[in-house]
Amino acid sequence: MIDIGEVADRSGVPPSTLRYYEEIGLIRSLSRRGLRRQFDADVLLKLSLIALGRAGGFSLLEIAAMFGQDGRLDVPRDELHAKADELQRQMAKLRVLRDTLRHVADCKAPSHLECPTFRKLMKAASRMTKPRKLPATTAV
Amino acid sequence: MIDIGEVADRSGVPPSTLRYYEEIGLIRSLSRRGLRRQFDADVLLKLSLIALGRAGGFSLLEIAAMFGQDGRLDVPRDELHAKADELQRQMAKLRVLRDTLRHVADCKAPSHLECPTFRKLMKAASRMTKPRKLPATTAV
DNA sequence: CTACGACTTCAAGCCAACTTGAGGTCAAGC
DNA sequence: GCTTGACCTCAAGTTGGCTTGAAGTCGTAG
Repeated sequence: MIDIGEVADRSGVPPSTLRYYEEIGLIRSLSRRGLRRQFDADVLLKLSLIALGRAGGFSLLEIAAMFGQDGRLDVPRDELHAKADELQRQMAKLRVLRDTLRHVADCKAPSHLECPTFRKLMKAASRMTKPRKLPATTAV
Repeated sequence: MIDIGEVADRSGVPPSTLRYYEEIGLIRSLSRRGLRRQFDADVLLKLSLIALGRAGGFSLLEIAAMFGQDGRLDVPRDELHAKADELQRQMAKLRVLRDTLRHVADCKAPSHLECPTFRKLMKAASRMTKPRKLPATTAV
């Protein structure tokens, strides 16, 4: 059982945010000492996961959905795998952006538009960011 | 030179967003046909980069900073490398989250808190998400 | 026993990133 | 030459994720 203040110190998440997270049902305090919320120690793990999820571009709602409604990480396997795959795609995007930045930093072509490496990266980028329209091959 | 409508179709970015991006100086239209904005074809590349940057958690301001004020991708090398490194860290976080989700989906331990793999992942997670406080070893 | 500081509630405020709506303009097809 | 539909402007609204402020409540140190 740890006091909200200590949770804030140990996790780096401000008390206001902890209260907010509790308000939206993302975490739960188990009791009070005086007025102060007391949290189970594993809230720290949860906050780490939340931070990772946020970093991965998931909304608090999506993250909440990863924890079952009872607070444990128990969701159908395939949903978890779907999330994991989404992360995989996300990582691929970041990789392309990272490579592009590195390339731009190092390539000395007068205009990047003339550099084949750059164009290749951009082609990859547009493949990943463009909304996939159906090819209509089998459509009506 | 392509019409805003075609840009929207080809990029998947709605006209309202294109106007917004122009308003904040992220992209530029070069002329009008009647009232309609006409864009240079390379705006499509730029939009791909913007989408990647957004996916990487950069704000529009940060992305704007990656393009020089004149629109080309020309920023000091070290800034670009710094961004690239940030992306690298970001990717590491996503990797941990991905591995955690996959693990949780597959591990059959009664409680994840008892599983050493899970605990190891969580330790990695907290290392990455915790605010690095100075160890004060060499401090005042 | 009193003062202090860190917590409490609740409502309101704020920022980014867009979207929506009202009212208007234009060019191309019929 | 008129209608139509996709664009235009500008202001206001929306959502997500918090933060801030006012006014109040504790428990511990002095």
